[in-house]
Amino acid sequence: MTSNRHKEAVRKIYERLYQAIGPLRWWPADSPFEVIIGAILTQNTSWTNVEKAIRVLKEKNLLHPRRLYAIPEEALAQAIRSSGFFNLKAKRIKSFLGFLFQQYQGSLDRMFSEDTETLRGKMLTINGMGPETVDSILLYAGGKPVFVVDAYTRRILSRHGLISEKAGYEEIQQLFMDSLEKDAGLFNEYHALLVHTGKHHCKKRYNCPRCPLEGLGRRRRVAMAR
DNA sequence: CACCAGGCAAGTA
DNA sequence: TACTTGCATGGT
Repeated sequence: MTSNRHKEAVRKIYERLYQAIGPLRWWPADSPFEVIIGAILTQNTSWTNVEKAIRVLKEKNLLHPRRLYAIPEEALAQAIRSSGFFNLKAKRIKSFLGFLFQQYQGSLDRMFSEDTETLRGKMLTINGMGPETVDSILLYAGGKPVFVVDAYTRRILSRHGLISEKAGYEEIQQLFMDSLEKDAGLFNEYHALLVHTGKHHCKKRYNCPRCPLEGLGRRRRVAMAR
């Protein structure tokens, strides 16, 4: 159960961030398939390194399900080298493609036509697809109203005393979904704002000056993730 | 030089 | 169940 006080805080944080930072227009990609590849490539990896890998895939005209499905895993690994963990990620992309082609004949439209909860459960069984990656894909590639929780989300909420430092993924997700309208556009913007804030304002262990969230309720020291 | 970045799975006790 | 470790590049 989420307290009304916590629900209020969650809504207030959104208002503050939106006023200060404005609409971010996520996910930064040209197609749903690009979102999916980006979601896998960005696992524990800086976005700038992911952008380089995406650029290479585009130059080689590989950013389509059939093209990627056709090339050898080793070739894919070399193409995405700059994103780090490239052998692992090539394997994960291949795992997803195997799923996409076996279950939906390679069609993202067919995949996203499936009931969201059912699809989420199936995707979580794919090797390399954990909750954050799956939810990012559902929200940003599929437009489904699913809230995405990541390390920045954890840190910011924890710092504001809204969750314990070892709260589980689903628990944090529930806090947002209990507090907000079930609106994909809102979830899209909110997660983007949290990432932006985490990157640019909340890198320090203590309160960060000039943070849009400064002065919002009690804040506490919190260790960096890990 | 050390530390970090829009995680996840597999191994260990 | 609860930690720990491997995966790897590139920027600060």
